Amino acid sequence: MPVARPETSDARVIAHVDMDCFYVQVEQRKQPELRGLPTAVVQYNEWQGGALIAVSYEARSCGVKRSMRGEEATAACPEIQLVQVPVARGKADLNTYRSAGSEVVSILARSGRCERASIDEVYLDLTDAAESMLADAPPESLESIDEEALKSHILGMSREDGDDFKKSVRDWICRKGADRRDKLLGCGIIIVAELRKQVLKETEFSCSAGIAHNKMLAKLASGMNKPAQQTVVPYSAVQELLSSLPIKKMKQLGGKLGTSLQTDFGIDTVGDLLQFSETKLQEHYGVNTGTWLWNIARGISGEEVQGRLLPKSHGSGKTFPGPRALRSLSNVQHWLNQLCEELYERLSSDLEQNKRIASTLTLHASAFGSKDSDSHKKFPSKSCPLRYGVTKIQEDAFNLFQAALREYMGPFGTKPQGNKKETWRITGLSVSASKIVDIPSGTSSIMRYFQSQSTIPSCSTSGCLQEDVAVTPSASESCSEQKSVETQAAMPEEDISITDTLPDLDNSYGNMDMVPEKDVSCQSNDAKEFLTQSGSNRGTQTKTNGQRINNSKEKNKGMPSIVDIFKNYNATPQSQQETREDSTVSLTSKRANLSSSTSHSSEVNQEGEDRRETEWGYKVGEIDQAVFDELPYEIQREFRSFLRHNKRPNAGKSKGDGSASSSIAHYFPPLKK
DNA sequence: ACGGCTGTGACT
DNA sequence: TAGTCACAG
Repeated sequence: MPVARPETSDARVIAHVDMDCFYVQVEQRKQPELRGLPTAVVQYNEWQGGALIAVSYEARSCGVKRSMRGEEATAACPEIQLVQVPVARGKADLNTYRSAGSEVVSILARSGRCERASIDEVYLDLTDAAESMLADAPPESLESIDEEALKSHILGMSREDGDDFKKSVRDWICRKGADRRDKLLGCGIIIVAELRKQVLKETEFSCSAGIAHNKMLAKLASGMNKPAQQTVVPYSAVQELLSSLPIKKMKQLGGKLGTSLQTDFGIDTVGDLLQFSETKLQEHYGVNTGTWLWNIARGISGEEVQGRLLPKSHGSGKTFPGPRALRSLSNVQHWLNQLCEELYERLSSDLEQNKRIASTLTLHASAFGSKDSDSHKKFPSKSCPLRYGVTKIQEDAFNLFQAALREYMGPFGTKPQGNKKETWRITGLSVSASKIVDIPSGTSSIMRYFQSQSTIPSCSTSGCLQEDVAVTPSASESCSEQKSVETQAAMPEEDISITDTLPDLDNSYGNMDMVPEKDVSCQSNDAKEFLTQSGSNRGTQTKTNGQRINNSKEKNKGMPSIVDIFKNYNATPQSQQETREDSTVSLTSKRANLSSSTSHSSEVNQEGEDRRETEWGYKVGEIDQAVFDELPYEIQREFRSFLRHNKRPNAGKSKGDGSASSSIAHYFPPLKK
């Protein structure tokens, strides 16, 4: 639901920049011979030539439209060039477009607060820049005004042809008696023209822009003259613009709300909204939406440009329409694995490039029931703390899926026999990572990472599923071994939940004292203890060793995650720093303190400490390679350099028990990427 | 039961 | 908070 925001009293200068048929441009830059030709980007679908997701303006003028199939497009425009979107892991891969979008953002972000609104759209708050220009070098003081700026469309200005037109634009921008708001927009025109030229120069991409006093109007304007043009909405033109604007053209009104306004109120244009009192609108749509509607009818929108250059979440999904719907757990697992691989890849680059880490993993699925089951219950979404590592994410996602599936199926979801046909069919799967926070750069984060990894109950099963554990006993077992649903259902409730996790600590990590960094850089063989997870949980073939009874009752709820630590670090870097340097207490004893000081000082914690010191204690040189591999790249790198600078005179041999456990002190695989 | 794939934001 | 829904492109 749209929500009304108060508008600031001072006039702002807001721009909305919209890339022209962006995916097409990206492909045309890659294959310049396609430039100028009618071109469309299709998502490979094998069905009727795939679906068009971007169409060049040349192709549009032949009548090709988005949401045509490739075959239709070819029929409408035989000359059309169809380019397929890249495919990776059996699904569309939009990464090239994402990074092309980032190129643009990094240019646009130079001149003011910048909000990445989507892969190809950006809002800019140019108020400061415009005010500075007005103060220091107002348009009328310039000996010449940029040609691109002179091509702007100014709403409400009569438009004659040729040079007269440019002259009138110049006159408008420079006119003496103009209202301050208009003068600011005049500066905005020049700034945006400059920015668009810069984008073109540096990326070869053209874009269109709208310039106005708020986001809503800027967005509206950017679409009015495409491609490669810019449009300005002076305050004086707002009423007329809105009076004839079809209600559904307004952002947020393209869906049900807009339809409702049409059918329930007989409203066709935004201007028609003016007839209705705020109270009337509130009665029908609630206070927030009512006020919002009342405001937009008047061109009022106080939404601020968020200073955000990076996405707030990453997702990877795929649909399995109709006959392609997934019917078996192993098939679901296969696709989840693909999606999780992609997700992890993107999380890794986010970590490398932006030093950000995500903390929540969410699984979304959609399904339709088979003919007999008419329960229209929606397939529920599930989420859990996100653990870095492809395998971990894959396991967790699959566990989430199974939990959701059980809920979806209800108590009768499982059949007594290993019947081939399940009653469910999955038509869509997606995994996403959210709650992304910055982590500090520098080497200090590594210890915290290990600390957290060693103390977080790994989310698989018990951790992430919480009460669902009771619903899906031994979910993790089935995860690795692909047991059927039936098998799991046969398991008694409330019992053994396989887990390779460590016992729970509370989430009061802010107090957690670390071994001083120097101290930790225990080059010597004897070494301090270094806690990490047992490395045996790798790969889908892994046996679930490390089993233990899991008291599902007192676990998590506020379960800590790596992110809590980083958050805390960000919040109070100073004290954390000091704490670390002053601390001389050993890691284990500190941790014991911590755990006993937590609110639920339950048996679990007590039990846990024992385990930590026995099973889960590792020396630096004995960290499992597999575990190391799953650490965030950034952490791997830090750790590498940490070890490099603390060369151990004679690295010990790896503990003999097995292949899986080689010492990373000896083995440094090449960094990926 | 299709437009696929992503992403944001509000509500409860 | 987690989960759902609406919306956009």
